[in-house]
Amino acid sequence: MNQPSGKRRTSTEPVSVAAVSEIGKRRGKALKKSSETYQDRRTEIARVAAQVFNTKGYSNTTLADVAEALGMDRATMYYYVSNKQELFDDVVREASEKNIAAAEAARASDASPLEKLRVIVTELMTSYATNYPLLYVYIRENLAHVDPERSEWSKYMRGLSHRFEDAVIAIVQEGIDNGTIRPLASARVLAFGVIGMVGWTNRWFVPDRSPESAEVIGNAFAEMVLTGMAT
Amino acid sequence: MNQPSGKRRTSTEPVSVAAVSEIGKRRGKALKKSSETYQDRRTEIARVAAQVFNTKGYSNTTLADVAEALGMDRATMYYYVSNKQELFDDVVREASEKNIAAAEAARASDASPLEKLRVIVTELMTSYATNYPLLYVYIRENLAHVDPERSEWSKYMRGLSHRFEDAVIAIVQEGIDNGTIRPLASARVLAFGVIGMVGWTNRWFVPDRSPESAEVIGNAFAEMVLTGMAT
DNA sequence: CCTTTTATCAACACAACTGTTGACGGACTG
DNA sequence: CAGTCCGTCAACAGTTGTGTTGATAAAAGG
Repeated sequence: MNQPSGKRRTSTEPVSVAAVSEIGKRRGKALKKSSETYQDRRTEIARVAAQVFNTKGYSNTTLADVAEALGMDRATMYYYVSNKQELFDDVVREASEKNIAAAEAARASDASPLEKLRVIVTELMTSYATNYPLLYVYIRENLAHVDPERSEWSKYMRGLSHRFEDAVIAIVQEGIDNGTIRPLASARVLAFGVIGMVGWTNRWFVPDRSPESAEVIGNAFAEMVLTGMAT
Repeated sequence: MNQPSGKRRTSTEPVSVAAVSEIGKRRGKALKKSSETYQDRRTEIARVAAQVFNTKGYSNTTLADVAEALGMDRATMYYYVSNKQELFDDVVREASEKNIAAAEAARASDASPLEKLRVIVTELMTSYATNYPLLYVYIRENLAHVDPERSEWSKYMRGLSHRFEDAVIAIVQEGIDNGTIRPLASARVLAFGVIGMVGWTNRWFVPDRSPESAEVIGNAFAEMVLTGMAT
């Protein structure tokens, strides 16, 4: 939320370019050589940060919080990471891109619409579990909220979400058109219903502690939506 | 997030007690007499604040943002409102309590489990539309994130959510037990699926601009989940 | 050994936001 | 029309968070 002195960076520029400050130069230098330990440290920081974000919420989390969780001095973190968003933007983007690719692949496949939906639902659930809690943090960040900073990243990510939604909507529409899906409402509404079931898991699904696996949940959701709960 | 000098208040204490500062006294005084215009002004502030929260997100919104949207000086707002949470905690609590009451009433009714679910889903959708965007702002606030401040309010609200979830779970369980609901997964998972569809509408449903009304959407969701999308 | 690189951290300057004050006009009121 | 009340706002102090520096250990390399 705060917007102090330093230069602004959108995460679409390559990380290495930004360095202007003394500490930035050092960071860029280390980044260029990219020694094993240095990279490991960066990954570790991102991993712990994800956990903190998950408990406190992204925007309620300060770099001091993350540093504390790591037992590292806050100033030291700047040797590894230039700011909070750098901790996540890239890695979240990567994971999201995979999900979109999977959804669009499903859409393009020659399975039936219902079968496509089933695949998407289960694959998405699995992805949430695998990347836990990264994608859930991202979901909660809610890109609908316009943040003047990081607008590039947000715009790009909003585009990704949009592509995902479009894929699901298209599949539902396909089903409505060929008569395999009942037109209970517009394809858009139905699609968002399905997406919502899965997306909402961020509120209650904790892979480690869940009696049901992501696959089981995904399948149950698919079954529920496709053939209904009623006997 | 900031925690400056002033006294802390949890929203469970009556509002009128807090006044200690000069401006607080004046506020309390005006509050006690509660002239028409004064109350109207407070309501108007809350209304506009809801909109700003809805666009920027609660924790990204400053009182300066709200003041600007109102064309009012920031300092002046303190004559009407003591802080950000007071703008919402009470009114959100009220709306939520109604929803919980409705859900528990449905649970206690002698309709069939499936019918109970249908009622809950449609009523909840309607409530979201009626109170738009208040409840959506609240949903996004995500009480899972522990905020040391406002802990009283959070705890209470978490309790409400819990009661709501429990009601839905109990209904599903009832259905599973009497054989009217297929045991696709645990009652909990199925219940969260239903809740998720509705809760997720905060991401895409804008009453004014939606081609489908809240009722239509609610009914479609109910139908979808109860009897399935497949023909 | 001495030098260079790598990594750490106390300390700083700055910005954003908060909550408050005190003084000020205008309106209303006896 | 003097006195009181209502509402406004410029200005301030305090807190939190940010990103940076420069000095300094510790390790690596010759």
